[in-house]
Amino acid sequence: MQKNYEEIIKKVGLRVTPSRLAVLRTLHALNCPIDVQQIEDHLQQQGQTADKVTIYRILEKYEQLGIVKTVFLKEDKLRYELNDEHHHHLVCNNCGSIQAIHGSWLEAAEKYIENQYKFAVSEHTLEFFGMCARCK
Amino acid sequence: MQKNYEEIIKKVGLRVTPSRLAVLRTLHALNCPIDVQQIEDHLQQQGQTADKVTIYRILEKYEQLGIVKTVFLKEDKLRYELNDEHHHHLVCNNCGSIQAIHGSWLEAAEKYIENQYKFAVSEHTLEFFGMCARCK
DNA sequence: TTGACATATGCAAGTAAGTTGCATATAATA
DNA sequence: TATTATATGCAACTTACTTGCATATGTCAA
Repeated sequence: MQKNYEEIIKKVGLRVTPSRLAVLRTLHALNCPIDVQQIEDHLQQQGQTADKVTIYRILEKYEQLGIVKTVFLKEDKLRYELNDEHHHHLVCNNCGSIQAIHGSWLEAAEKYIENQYKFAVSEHTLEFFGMCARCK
Repeated sequence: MQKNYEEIIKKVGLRVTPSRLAVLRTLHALNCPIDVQQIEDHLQQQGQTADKVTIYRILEKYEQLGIVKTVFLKEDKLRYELNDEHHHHLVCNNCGSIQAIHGSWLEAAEKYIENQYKFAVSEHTLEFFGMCARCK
């Protein structure tokens, strides 16, 4: 994803506001699926406060417009990350670390699904859970 | 999974109660990821009422003991299904239908992850979203 | 540069899934 | 059948997320 956040926001037809810029910057800086609380905290550290409601609304727009992706990691809340290159995560059940991995293991699967079931796959969710190298 | 629910419950060291039996029967009868409300409704139809709290607690135990699996389908709630043979789902974004599919596309991926990242995968979540044959 | 207007934000209040504490009921066991 | 640990129901709670509405602000055209 390009680094010019103002451009990104304008391109999808949204108004450029300090909160919107700061949320994009936060997602880029932390570079990992983060929750709304983490976003709020990070904004505050950057001297850019924003109400949680505002953050939810910004994320909702960003998701609709394809800028952001939601990630569910078996918690009681969602996480958010930039919708850059397609990837998945290794989630450690012990320390909670989240590592991104790239790999397209499902292309054959999706072709099979289209043929076998006449189901047009538009997206999939795939996350791996287990024990990371450090915790082993 | 064997059909003798009483045996299943005893085997994992739980007491056999009408609610526990009915929840197992419901999961088997509906044979698809269902939410707590659906379970409560189905129990009622079967003349076996149970408080939602009880259902949550039963499902929690069942999940810990490997009898039940939780499924997240981008909703504001979880779904539950029997933890039988490993499978995934095709979720129609249009009509909401959920179809089970079998296929082990991730064995190579998990081997790769173990080698490359020294990460011991213990489970994964994988669901497909799109448009089903009927809705196309 | 400014004025008008649609859009964004904040606050307060609401919704709903899921949890907890505790008293009562019931399954297992001897 | 009596005992006891475990299961259940009720009420109250927690918390992620949403909604309504008044105010503030970004954008654009004059």
